[in-house]
Amino acid sequence: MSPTDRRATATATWLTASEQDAWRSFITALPDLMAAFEADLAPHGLSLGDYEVLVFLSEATDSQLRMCDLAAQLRLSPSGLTRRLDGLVKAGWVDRMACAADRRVMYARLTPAGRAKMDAAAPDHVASVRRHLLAPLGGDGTMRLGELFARVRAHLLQPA
Amino acid sequence: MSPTDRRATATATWLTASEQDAWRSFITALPDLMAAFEADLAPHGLSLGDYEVLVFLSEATDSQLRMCDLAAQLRLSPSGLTRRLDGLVKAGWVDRMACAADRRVMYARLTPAGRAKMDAAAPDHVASVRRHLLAPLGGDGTMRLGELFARVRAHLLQPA
DNA sequence: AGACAATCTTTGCGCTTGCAACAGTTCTCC
DNA sequence: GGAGAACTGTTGCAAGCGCAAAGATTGTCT
Repeated sequence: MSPTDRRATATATWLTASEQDAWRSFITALPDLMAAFEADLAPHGLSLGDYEVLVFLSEATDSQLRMCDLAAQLRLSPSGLTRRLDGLVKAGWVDRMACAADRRVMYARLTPAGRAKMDAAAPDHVASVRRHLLAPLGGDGTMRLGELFARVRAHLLQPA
Repeated sequence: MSPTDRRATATATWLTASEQDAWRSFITALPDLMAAFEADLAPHGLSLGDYEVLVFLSEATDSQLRMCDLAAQLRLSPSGLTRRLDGLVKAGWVDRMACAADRRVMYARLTPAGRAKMDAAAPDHVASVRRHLLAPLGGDGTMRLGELFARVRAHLLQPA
C-alpha cells in the first residue's frame, strides 16, 4: 500500500484530498506571507514583533501596559518580553516606568519617539497587509478570512 | 484625533473596520494555533518542523532529498537545515548519504526508524489539525480556507 | 502579627535560526 | 584545456525565544 493510497482511504485517521489541499495551501503559504510582512517592515528597522509591541502600547490608555499583560497579549513569555523591550528601550521608542501602587510591576510606556516611529511605519505595514494578503483575497475573501479565524480563535480559547 | 478615529477615516492608508477585524482575527489566532499543533506533537518527541522534514522525505522518491531542495521546501536556510538534520540523524530517523553523481550534494534519507516514527505520529498530527483547525471551520470553511490561501500563495510566488 | 502562597520581573542557560564566510565541486565559456 | 563563475553543504557568530530559578513584593489565612 503506497503512501498516496493510504492518504486516500482511511478517512478517520487521514485527510481527504480536499482537506489535504486546504491544509497544505495554508501551511505552505504561511511562512512566505510572514516573511513578506517582515521584509516590508525591515526598512523601518522594525521586526513584526517589535511593531506589534508598539501597536498594543499605542492602543492602551496612557500608552502604557504592565509587562505581564503585554506579554500575554503578544503570546510572549515574560523573559521574551523583557529582552524584546530591551531593544525597544535602547532605540528610544519605549521606556520602563515603575508602578507606585504595586512595586512588583513595571509599565512599558510608548515614548513620543516611539509613537512617531509607529506613525511612520504603520502606513507601510497596512499597505503590506493589503498587498500580500487582503488584495489577493478580495473584499469577500477578506470577510471570509475574518469569519474563519474568528471561529478558530473562539475554539482555541474555549475547550480549555 | 484619537487612534480609533484615525483608523476609521483614511481608508487609503488605514484598514476599514471589517478589514481590521479580519486581520486581527487572523494574526492573533495564528500563534495559538501553531502552539496547539506543537503541543500535540511534543509527546512524540517531535517539533512541527521535525515532523515536516519527515513528511517531505517520506513523500520523496526513495525517501530521500537533496539538502538544498529540502531546505527550499521547508523555507529553511541551508544552515538551518544542516542543524535540524543533525538532531534527526542523532535520533536515528534520518541519515545522510553522499551523492555519487555530484559530490557536492548530500542526500537526507528517511530511515526505517524514521518512517516508523512518522507512521506513529501522523495520525495524532492529523487529528490535531482536524481538532484545532478543520473542525471549527466545518466542511465549507475548510474548502474556503484552501481557496483563500491558494490565492495568497499564488500571489506571493507570482510578482517576484 | 506572621507564616506561607501567589504574583511580577529579571537573569542564566540552552535551543533554534539566519547571515556571512569558507571549502569543495561542477559548470560555462573562451 | 583552463580560468572564473555558480552551486552545495558546513561552521562561526550573533540574535531571539522559552524554561527554570531567583529576588522582590503583595495577598491570604490562621
